[in-house]
Amino acid sequence: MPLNVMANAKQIAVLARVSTATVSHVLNNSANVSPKLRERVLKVVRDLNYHPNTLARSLKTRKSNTVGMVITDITNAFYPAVVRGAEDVLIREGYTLVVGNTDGDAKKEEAYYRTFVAKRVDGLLLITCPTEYPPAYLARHNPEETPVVLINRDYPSLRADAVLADHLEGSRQAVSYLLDSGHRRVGIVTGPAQHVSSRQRLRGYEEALRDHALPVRPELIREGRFDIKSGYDQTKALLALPERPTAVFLCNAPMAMAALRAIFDAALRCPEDVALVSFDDLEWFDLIQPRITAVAQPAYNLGATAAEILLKRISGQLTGPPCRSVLETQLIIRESSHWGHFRET
Amino acid sequence: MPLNVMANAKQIAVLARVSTATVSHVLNNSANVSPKLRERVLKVVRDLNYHPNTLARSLKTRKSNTVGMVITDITNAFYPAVVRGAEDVLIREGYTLVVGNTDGDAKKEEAYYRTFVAKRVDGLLLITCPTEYPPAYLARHNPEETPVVLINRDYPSLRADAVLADHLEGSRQAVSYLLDSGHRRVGIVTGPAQHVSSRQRLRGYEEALRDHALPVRPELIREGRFDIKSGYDQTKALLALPERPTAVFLCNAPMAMAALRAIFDAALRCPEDVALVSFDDLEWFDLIQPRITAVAQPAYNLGATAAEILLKRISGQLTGPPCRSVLETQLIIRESSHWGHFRET
DNA sequence: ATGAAAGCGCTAACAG
DNA sequence: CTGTTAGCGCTTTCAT
Repeated sequence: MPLNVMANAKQIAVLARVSTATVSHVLNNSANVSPKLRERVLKVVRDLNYHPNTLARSLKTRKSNTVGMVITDITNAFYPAVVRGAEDVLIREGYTLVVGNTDGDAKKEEAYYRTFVAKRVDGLLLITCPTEYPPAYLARHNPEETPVVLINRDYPSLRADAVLADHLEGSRQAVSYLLDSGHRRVGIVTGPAQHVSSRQRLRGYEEALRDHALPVRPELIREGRFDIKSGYDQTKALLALPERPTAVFLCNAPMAMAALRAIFDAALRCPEDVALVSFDDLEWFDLIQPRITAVAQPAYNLGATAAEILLKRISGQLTGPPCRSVLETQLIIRESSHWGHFRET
Repeated sequence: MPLNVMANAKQIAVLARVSTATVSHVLNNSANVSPKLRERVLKVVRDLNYHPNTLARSLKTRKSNTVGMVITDITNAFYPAVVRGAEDVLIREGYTLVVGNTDGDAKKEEAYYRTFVAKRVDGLLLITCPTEYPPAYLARHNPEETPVVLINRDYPSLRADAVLADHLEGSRQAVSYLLDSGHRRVGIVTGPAQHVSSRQRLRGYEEALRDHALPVRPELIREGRFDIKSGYDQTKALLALPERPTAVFLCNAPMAMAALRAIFDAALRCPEDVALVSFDDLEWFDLIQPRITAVAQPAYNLGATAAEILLKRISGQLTGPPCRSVLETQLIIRESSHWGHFRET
């Protein structure tokens, strides 16, 4: 069993013939130390391969220089991109980012939350499991003690800052584009309804239809679970409709990939027979055939912006009521939505 | 600026009219406490929403119940899968996994290493940046203090355990399969040569050729950088050869995706004109057209096995010289490698 | 069964 | 410029 009896400041002090205070001072530049002593300390530090114990330091300073982040699915490329954004700004400011993956499991989420506050992280970046209401632990949480920034989640009751993509507008643009191209029967596979962003993406779809004075037909709306299987099944169902849609809008990337397969398996061509648009972009979308048109969320910026706000809360630069920033999405038009031969108008 | 003045054991003790020792005992079940006192303590804990400070606890117990993990690219689906494997076994044993992403940057890698040992993690899971020789900080590292398990890296000089996929054999199988199908000109796009696993994948290719009494032709071997761009460019170069290969083997998944695009862009069909096999599997490979044949690394198991070994080192169950476990890959045959019209034998 | 007290490794007054 | 010292919040003997 490793004893973890690593060198400590006391030993460094003895070997360098100085006090622990001096050791601390040279290591933190917290006071002027004569070059002579300074060098003596640094030499011993190097010789013993000494790493100051951050636990003790944080205990004393009440600052861990660590931020905890919770994501729901490390396997979905969207989340790693958000993490990267947060990581980059945090590292630049000398923070460490600790990421916990919940797999959409609320128990795991709360466990990570507890671990993080028990470790006294300086702040929290949360992508909670999708629920209508905020989780109980969060309602109990005191943001004065540990600031929280929500990403793509919005619980107004919570007094937490939020950074969100504009799901509604992104979705409206995508569907409008399809409608403008002449499509009149556009199917949609949404995400789970308890998900606010799912509902907003659906609303964008509905608004686009209304903008074009078109009716919302319930049979063209199917609820998926944001995974491959449901994306495949629901698209299949859409394609089996007596009046087949000429375009389908899939509310996330894995479902869009699955939809493409469903189109192929139905012996249909994309985009000639059925056009496809995805909410969320993937680097593969620009490689496969047909290249897939997508609404790109500013994943990296979502993370970076959230981290910046959090840092301001931590430093006290930002105080007062919660702020919400809504970031724009971008419609990337590729081949899967091209003007098929189909046109009714 | 958040004061982080969260409740502490002392306050709990006062409010519950007990000593801090008793608070500690009920929280850790470290001694029998009368139900009466126990309940009193727990009530106060709930009322104050008290979270024991892990920093202080770890400082005292010399145990952080945390494992640090370093990966090179969170954006490549392979690594999140490894993380998931490690995470699952670690969480089950009450550990927290902290993941650092290096982007292949050796400076970041060392920074994460320092952070982790400074936080006194109980163990380290490392996927280092690919280099011929182990990084200097690792050579200096004392595994008696903090055990280390390497994943898909092997530095025999290091006295660290290693868990590896069988790159050589996986690659040999894939290429043999192509050769058995009748292909005689098989191109390969390798990874960077300083990468041990790259070299082994290349060796597998060479051995397969020798097994079939075929010469190794230098013009069929191109070195990529494991990214989309190099995968595309090198495949393009292969396809432009006077004698075009009838099959290409791409040494990782992003390069394989890019290769498919390169084949399309050259107005060639896959697999009819050029067959394609990928080292590393991706869930999309089973969705796109054609479905891509791949050598699947046991990503999840790589992480899980590494975590299990690490846990044994931490607990002292496992002692002595470093162990190496080599895990089998699996060849998943799909459409992209199908017997085209092409056959020479 | 409960409590008093020492100490984990560090930082930060404060003194000299 | 350097050292002494008192904690940070917890766990853990050791008494009682």
